[in-house]
Amino acid sequence: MKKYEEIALDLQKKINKKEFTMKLPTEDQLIHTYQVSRNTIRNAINSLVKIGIVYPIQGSGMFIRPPKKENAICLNGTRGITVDSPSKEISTQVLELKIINADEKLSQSFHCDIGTPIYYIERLRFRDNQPFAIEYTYYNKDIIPYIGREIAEKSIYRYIKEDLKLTFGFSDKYLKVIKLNERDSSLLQLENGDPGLEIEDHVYLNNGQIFNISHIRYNYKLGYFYVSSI
Amino acid sequence: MKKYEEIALDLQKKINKKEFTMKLPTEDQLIHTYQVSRNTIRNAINSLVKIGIVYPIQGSGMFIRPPKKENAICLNGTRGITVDSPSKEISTQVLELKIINADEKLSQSFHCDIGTPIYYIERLRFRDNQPFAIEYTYYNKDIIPYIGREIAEKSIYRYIKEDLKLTFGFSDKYLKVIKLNERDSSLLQLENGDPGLEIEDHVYLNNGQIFNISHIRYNYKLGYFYVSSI
DNA sequence: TAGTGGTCTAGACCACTTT
DNA sequence: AAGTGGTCTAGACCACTAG
Repeated sequence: MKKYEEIALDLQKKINKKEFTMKLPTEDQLIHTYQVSRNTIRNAINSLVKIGIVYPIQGSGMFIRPPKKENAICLNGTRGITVDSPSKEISTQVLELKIINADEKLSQSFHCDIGTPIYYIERLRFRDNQPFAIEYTYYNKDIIPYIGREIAEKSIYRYIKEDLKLTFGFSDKYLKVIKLNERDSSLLQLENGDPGLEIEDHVYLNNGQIFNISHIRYNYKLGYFYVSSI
Repeated sequence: MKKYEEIALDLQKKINKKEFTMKLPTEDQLIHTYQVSRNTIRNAINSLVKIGIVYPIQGSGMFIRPPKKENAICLNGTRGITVDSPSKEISTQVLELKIINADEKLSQSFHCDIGTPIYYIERLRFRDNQPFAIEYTYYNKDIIPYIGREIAEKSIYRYIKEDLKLTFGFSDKYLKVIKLNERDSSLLQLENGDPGLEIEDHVYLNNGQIFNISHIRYNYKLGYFYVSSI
């Protein structure tokens, strides 16, 4: 692991253990503690600023931000639901898993040729046994060569990162409120016509390839979301 | 203005004018063009990465991301609606503007004493003459000493930045889907019980002071939102 | 192998806050 | 005046991509 990553992780641990009150140590102190250059310290701190856990005040210090509200799903970052709800039990029911060929619309979205094989997956996701969200997901099979039910029932993202050793780059998320159709509302155990939040997510690898497009419709009674901005 | 800010602005202009295709020039080329150090170039590029308009591929270059969908309101950043809809006409009707004293709940949210004077403002906002969102907003009067109707009818954010010369730092946004009450739905020209997206926004200055808390309820037919993640 | 971005070091001076 | 983060320079070596 890189020096600045290790330092960032270590600082994060110490923040969680409340070893610092209010502020981080000064840059000079951290330089001395970790025996690295100032640039490396600033790089480490910067990654904490990015994820919204500290903020800088010039001339005064790096201040620790109050912890976020529980159970709010963080929309910054390209992680799945699982990591956002550590205290909740997430389970998944796979409704559909098949390989289709990209039509014109999909081929445009994926920047691929028409006919490219694409995994199409529908999953119903539960949080503490309550139906939480329904996912309609596409994966480019040229990039993710295999997804089986045994994987889709767990975490597809974990599989892609840890088993396929691919690295996520960035994502674009588009949000809107919709009225659920009959099927979705019944799956989410809601009334027909009840609202839902639909998030359309375009996820890219760190080489700029788009590998995943998903439409997720959240149960409006359970979905609570968080965005940290700078 | 700082060197890296000027370079970032210049690059952004050139991207918009399509002077670059696919990639930015290499760091070495930019060092030569702008006659600054590599660190300054990287700092400039970094600010473009942050706002999601380029992405890096190590060993290959800095690639330009495709433009975002039109009319999507960007939730990254602490800007108002106005800047997100340059081609749309935004107008505002002030429904309420008064000074109240912080009760216990408000004093906790604002980290201020009970009784601190707080501006309370209700505004109905229109986009191209369609009722677009209703805002319930609080401003700490100790930080924003004056807000009049003439300001609230325009852009309060512009006033704070340009007239008061305050600098925004960061914000926390919490999102959920609600069913609108009778008053809100009628103001937004929707049916009673129709859904809305509620965004609770906590906005901080660059010195870490929280000066604004708002609850904005968007017309579900018009609200379309965007989050760029890394 | 050459090109390009990523990490790291060492040091100078500036801007802002605190005492 | 002292402390602390922000900007900027100069240079070295590493990691990854592409021809």
